[in-house]
Amino acid sequence: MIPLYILGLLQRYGPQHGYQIKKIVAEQLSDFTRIKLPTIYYHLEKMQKEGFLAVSSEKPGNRPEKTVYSITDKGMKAFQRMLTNMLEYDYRPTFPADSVFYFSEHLETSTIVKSLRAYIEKLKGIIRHIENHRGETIQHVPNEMQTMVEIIFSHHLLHYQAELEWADKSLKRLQIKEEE
Amino acid sequence: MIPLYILGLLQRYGPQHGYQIKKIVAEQLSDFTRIKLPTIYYHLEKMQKEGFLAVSSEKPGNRPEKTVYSITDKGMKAFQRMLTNMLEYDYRPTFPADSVFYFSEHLETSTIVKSLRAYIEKLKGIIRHIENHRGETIQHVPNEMQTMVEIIFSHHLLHYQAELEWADKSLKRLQIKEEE
DNA sequence: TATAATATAATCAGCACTGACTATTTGCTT
DNA sequence: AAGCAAATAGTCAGTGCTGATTATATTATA
Repeated sequence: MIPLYILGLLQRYGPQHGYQIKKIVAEQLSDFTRIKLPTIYYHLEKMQKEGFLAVSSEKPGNRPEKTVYSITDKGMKAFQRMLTNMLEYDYRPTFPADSVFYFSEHLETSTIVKSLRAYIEKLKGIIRHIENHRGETIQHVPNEMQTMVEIIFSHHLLHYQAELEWADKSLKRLQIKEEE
Repeated sequence: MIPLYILGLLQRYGPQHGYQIKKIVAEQLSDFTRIKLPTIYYHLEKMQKEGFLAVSSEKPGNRPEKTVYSITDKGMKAFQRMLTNMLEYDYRPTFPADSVFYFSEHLETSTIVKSLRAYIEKLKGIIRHIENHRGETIQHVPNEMQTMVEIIFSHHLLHYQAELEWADKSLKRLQIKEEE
């Protein structure tokens, strides 16, 4: 998925070096992915070896050279292939939090209840944050991308709301259990 | 998260070798995690080096020896620590499918529509499967674990339903766009 | 009863990822 | 002008994970 993003960004915004890609990702995708800088460099180098990218060292003034990558024809084909493969990607989440319930014999119910309460507040904060960010983003995005951006935001909002609903429901279940 | 499961299972079911752990996971947790066999062996060896596990080679008859692992006191403490840490675990999903929409300029809308339709059917199948499995599992589980098992199942169901809702909504948005 | 298929039990090489680090440049403060 | 923080640009060693493979035992099937 990371190579796909890198190839797509290089195609959309032209040749870039690693740090610039990181900045674009931070601006546009930070709510949806968490791609680390060393990971970007890793894939840039790898895809260069595979012939998906071409390098052209840039030496502005006497500053240290930056390695600028541009997408090749082969890279564009690889991008198209990866994107098409994504269409068949399965949603198969695992929730580390489940382990807390699976092994709940080893915790006080009151401890779980307390952490669920904190978790619920955190989720509400995240939902507020995404809703604000959605408003902002929609305005700054070109018209033809509006629908797509809305689809992505709604994807995350729906899942955060599902998570909130779950936490709420579970909290109530545990409180009933606690009273017994 | 995987070490946590391994330690917890060794505590609950007593000393086991790698393959047995894999079987327990397959029976009880296959809907919620996808832990691979070599990963289990990796953590068993690692945790043995850390002193969380003790080994005792078992040689039944003249068959090849099996390496049986049991949890140590130190391992139990580590388990408790890991479990407590889990209480603060954040939900921060990323959806590879988002890339399809982020780069939708490179695909025909009709292609996306078609794959969304297939995706929706697949999700409905998964939801049916989990609902059946929930019924079965609840019956075979000791009473004191009922609430917890229900919480875990509802976790997954809510998210699959959110995913379905999203796919449905997105499909409709794209169909409106297609008509324009 | 030979034999194919499946289950059991484990290893290992190689890939993806990233925390921690280095080094330079730019901007800000005093 | 000196000093410090933040931004820029990149490297590298170490960790976690798993596909592919090996090897034996058990079961099923012809």
